[in-house]
Amino acid sequence: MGRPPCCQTISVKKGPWTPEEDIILVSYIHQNGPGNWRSVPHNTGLSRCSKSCRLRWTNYLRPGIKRGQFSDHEEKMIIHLQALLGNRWAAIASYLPRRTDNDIKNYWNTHLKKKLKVYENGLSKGQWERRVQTDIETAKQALKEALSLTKQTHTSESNTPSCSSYALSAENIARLLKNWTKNSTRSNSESRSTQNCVSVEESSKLETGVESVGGVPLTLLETWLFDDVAPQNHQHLINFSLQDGHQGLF
DNA sequence: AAGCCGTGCAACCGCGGATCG
DNA sequence: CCGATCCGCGGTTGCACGGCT
Repeated sequence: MGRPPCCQTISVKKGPWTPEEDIILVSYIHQNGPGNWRSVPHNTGLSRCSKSCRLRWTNYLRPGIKRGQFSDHEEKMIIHLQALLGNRWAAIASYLPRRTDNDIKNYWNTHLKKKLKVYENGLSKGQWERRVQTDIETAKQALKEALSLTKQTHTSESNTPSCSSYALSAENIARLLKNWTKNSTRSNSESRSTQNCVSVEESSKLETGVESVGGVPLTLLETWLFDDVAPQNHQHLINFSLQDGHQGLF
């Protein structure tokens, strides 16, 4: 049986979001919380489909999102997690709490794929595996740091993270609008690509502790990443990741 | 100066799993 | 149990921009 398209409504708007639409969406979520996306367009009066609203929120407006350049640590974590998990971007994103799956996916497709191809051409497999091993150590360190940050954030916060999250979201959008009005003479698309970009430093300040890592029991992967004692015992995992049909990678 | 092309990224599409009545 | 609906995910597209000719 065919599933009807998600947005059958007449005159559903598509394309880039305007700051006004962002404001409407953020203030609605501020009041009602995320979820029940189906009702969002109706309740807000936005001519957007529910999926579009959810996507805009999760990939752009949600507080605590880190945008801009990926660090070396993040890059290496993505490479190794991709080798282990495949293109499961949401799972990978859960290890990089402040990055969105879309961001990671884009970064992989536009930067890392190419990088790895070049890299792979320049290395024999033995060299590659040795390099993977050292990179894994770096990734483990990055993950430890990320998780310790997460724990600190969680312990220092009250049990009502949603309030601060939404407040920060409003702050974020206010910042966006401020820049937007400042650059209002520019074209819409230009403003879209510049002012929405919150710097790493700013996003650090906006960090809200909205992560999925904290509190989640250790998976095999995490156990493996944390196991400093005998990484060689897990060589099979590395071998697995190197063999496991990652045509995109190799 | 104008056109072309490659790149990066926001957003859309369609599928599958989860949930609800 | 089953069909309908909702939500999340991954793949893909389209557009803006910058560099090059």
